[in-house]
Amino acid sequence: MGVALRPLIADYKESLAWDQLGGTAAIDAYNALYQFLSGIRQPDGTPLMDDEGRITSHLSGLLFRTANLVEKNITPVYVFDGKPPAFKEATLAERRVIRENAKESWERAVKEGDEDSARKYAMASSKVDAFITDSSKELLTALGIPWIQAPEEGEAQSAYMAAAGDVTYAVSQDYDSLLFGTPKLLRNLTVSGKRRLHGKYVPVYPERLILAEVLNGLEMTQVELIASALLIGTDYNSGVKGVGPKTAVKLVREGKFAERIVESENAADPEELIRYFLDPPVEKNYTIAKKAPVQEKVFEILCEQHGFSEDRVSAGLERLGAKKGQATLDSWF
DNA sequence: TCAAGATG
DNA sequence: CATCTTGAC
Repeated sequence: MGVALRPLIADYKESLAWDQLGGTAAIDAYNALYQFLSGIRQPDGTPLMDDEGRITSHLSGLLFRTANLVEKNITPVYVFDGKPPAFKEATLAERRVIRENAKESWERAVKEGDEDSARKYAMASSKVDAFITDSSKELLTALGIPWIQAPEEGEAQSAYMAAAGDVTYAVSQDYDSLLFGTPKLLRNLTVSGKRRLHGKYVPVYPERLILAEVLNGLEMTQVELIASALLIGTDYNSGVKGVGPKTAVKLVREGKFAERIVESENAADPEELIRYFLDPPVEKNYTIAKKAPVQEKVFEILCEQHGFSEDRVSAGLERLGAKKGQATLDSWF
């Protein structure tokens, strides 16, 4: 989600240059992996695959994006989702339906030779499944990049770590971590700096949101921001019909939250949802330590198992700070 | 030097 | 999404 919240915080977005962003960044792994899976595809929508038909789009994306971040003095920590809270079920079910329909539409578009539609539907059929997350964790470990398993929502975990001062930012295209109280949120942390929008390429810059500025600007407390989001609709509730960002803020200011939120379809009591945003389950015992890449392991995973070219992998490793000439695949033979 | 296109 | 090659300027 996050889209619903967008108009509320639009005024507080700040475009930044890469050299202003150094620090440690808790990256929403689900969000990043979904981007790789949906974006790294051939024109007809087929994802990158090894010769056994296993998807490798996410591994390519992880290697190169991570290399870029490290080069720009940003230490990434990937945060993986755990078990979703029960009240997210309706949203997850809805996503499943959209995904399955998209898969059918993709197959139809391929048959009809409509490449543009094929790619669009292929993107929407992307699924971050156990293979995707397991293989990502394995690669990150080999790359020496820290990752953390959240007990429930990754966004909640990132927000906790940012609030605790253990990371500088939470990174996600979604805005949820603001509801979970992350002090700083980064978006658009891609390197290409360009994104396709209605067929044209438009420049994109890293974007920073500071929660305190949002709250000051809206003259709201954290609870009031959460209340506004609940009126608009979140992953955990449907929102109130006819209530958008403007009305939501107005209602909250007028003290009409409790009165109106009953019109929203909630799987949980609104008070319970507010408590969840304020104090979600998080892992508090973690260490964030970037290590040197284990080069042999990286080559084993990417080149031997998944058919990546050795040149590309070496280039990526070098940018990750691996020493050249140190045990590479060649030295094994 | 840079954008388009092919490739992973 | 990201890189590498190519070709126009």
